[in-house]
Amino acid sequence: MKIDFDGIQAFVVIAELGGFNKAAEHMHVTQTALTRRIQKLESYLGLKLLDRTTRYVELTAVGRDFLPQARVIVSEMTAAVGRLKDMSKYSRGSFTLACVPTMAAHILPKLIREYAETSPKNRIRLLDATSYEVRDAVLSSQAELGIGVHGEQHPDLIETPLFDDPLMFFCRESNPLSRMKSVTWSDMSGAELIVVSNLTATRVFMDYQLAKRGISLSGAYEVQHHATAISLVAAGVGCAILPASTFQEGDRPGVRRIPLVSPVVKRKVILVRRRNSTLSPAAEAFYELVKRTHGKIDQETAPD
Amino acid sequence: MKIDFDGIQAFVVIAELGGFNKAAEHMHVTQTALTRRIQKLESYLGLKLLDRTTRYVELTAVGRDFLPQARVIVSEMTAAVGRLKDMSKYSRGSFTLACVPTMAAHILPKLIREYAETSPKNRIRLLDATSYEVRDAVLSSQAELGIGVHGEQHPDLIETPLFDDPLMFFCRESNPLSRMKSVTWSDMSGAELIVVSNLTATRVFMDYQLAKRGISLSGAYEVQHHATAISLVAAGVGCAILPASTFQEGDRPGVRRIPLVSPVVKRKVILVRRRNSTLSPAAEAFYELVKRTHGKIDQETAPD
DNA sequence: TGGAATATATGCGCAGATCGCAACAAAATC
DNA sequence: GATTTTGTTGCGATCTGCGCATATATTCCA
Repeated sequence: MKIDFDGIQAFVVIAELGGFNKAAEHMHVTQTALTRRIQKLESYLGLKLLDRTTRYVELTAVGRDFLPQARVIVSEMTAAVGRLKDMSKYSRGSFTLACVPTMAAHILPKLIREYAETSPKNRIRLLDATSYEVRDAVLSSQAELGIGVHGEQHPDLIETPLFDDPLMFFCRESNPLSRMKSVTWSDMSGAELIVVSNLTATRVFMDYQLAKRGISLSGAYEVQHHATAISLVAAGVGCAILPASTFQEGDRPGVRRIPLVSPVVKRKVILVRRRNSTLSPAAEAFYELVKRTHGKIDQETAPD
Repeated sequence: MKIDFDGIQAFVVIAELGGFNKAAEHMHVTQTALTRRIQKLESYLGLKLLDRTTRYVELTAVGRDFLPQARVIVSEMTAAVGRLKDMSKYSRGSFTLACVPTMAAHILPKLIREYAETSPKNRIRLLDATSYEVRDAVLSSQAELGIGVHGEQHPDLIETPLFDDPLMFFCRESNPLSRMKSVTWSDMSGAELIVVSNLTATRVFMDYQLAKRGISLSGAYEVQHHATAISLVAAGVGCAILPASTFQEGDRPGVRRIPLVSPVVKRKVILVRRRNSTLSPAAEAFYELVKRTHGKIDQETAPD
């Protein structure tokens, strides 16, 4: 037979308020209903929980034993359900967002600020990781959403393009190229290039795009992170080819960011979620916010 | 709207077993029923808890959050209800018995032994107290049952007479009266009497019975407990008038217990419970056991 | 590419649970 | 002894939850 939560809840309220009528009023049902719930519960258990005359209600010995347990169960239950209803009603709760470090520094602060306006109580657990790890995190549900770079399409991922992030040329003001409006790939054949590790999506993407066009460059230095590359540029070690978003105008005095053309090579920044998985309301709200404010019309992500 | 325990339980089992069919089998219902329970729960909460294709069932982010809480609630609930059903089914559990010390030493060991045969797992919490305290304990539900001495009838107590406990004369073998088959109250006018404190029911009862008959005795010593009185008798300090049950034949070498007649004065040992209160099954079993093995036909407890 | 197998969802109808109303019964109060 | 208060019971209406049969979706495998 099935466990009768209503009966137990009725028991707790009656015991607490000391009477069927008071409890009935409190629970917005008739007192009749409570009488029957208790009768049903007692007959199910084979025990009396309440000794009741027409005048007084009093706990039996068993009822006294059971009351504290019942109270705990009922309050835990109502609290847990209440939390869930809050989540659905007000999109409350927290969720995990996986994000590549560049974007975490670039667009995320603004997004988080906007999100905080509509959902001030929500927390975003940020998982900063490489583009591959972002995909994995979303696929394995470690994160509900991801912000990464478009790579190989995965059938279980839904990607929303956010914006294009062209590769640009970074150098010091002292560099001869620094005054040009734009530079071409062939311009940098002799440069001391700082490139990021070929374990990063940016590098793989860049190599792929260049190989496709028969351009080959020599990398003098290889670093792990975009931020390191920028620092090296600032320190005068060399020049770098990095996504535009790595750098905000004015971030680093003395460092110039120059468009790189012929061809313009762009990586696509995407918002990603798992297909066939339901987002928590908190994540859903973020997803919609990002799509609304930054999403482009879904388009083919082939280059050029 | 009412909280749906079944739905939550279904959720837990489905999540745990990884499928509706397995869960349905485990719970001895059809898979249809579970589908509906989850649908109802989800629509009540306004949240999806399970992402399910016709092939796989998988927790949503919210479901993953909720599962551990739900598991705890469900297991606490089923455990608590299980304990209660055990109580009713097998009269399991413990209860509190208030008992005067004399009887705790006299009949209780046997009763407890008998009770342990039928209900070996049950524990009796023993509250040893004066006869007044026994009544109070039962009236205030600190104890479900009491073993005491009949005094003033209380409308909220149900008393079952167990046996009569006549006052007897206790002395050493060296005492001149020790060889008599019985002694009368007048026989002990000159004796060095040890009496128990007038705070005890025995003393009050004795005084009342004697006053009624115009007999007056002088008490040379006054002690708190029957056991002390016996010890003093054994030590040769004097003689005592005590309930017969204080003493088992052979308990104390050198001490004689002699019937006290003209008149025979008896206190009534009673089993007592509260009127209009339901006993726990464990207490009920004890109550029935005692009534069956020691109860006399309910009779007027007036003396003589 | 198209069944076979497997797993969840749905239409439908029945049985029982639950509720509210009204009347009743018992205990306390005045 | 009437009145008030409070729990219980009879009854009818409604709602809930279930199972059966069937539909639908997905995967597997030939």
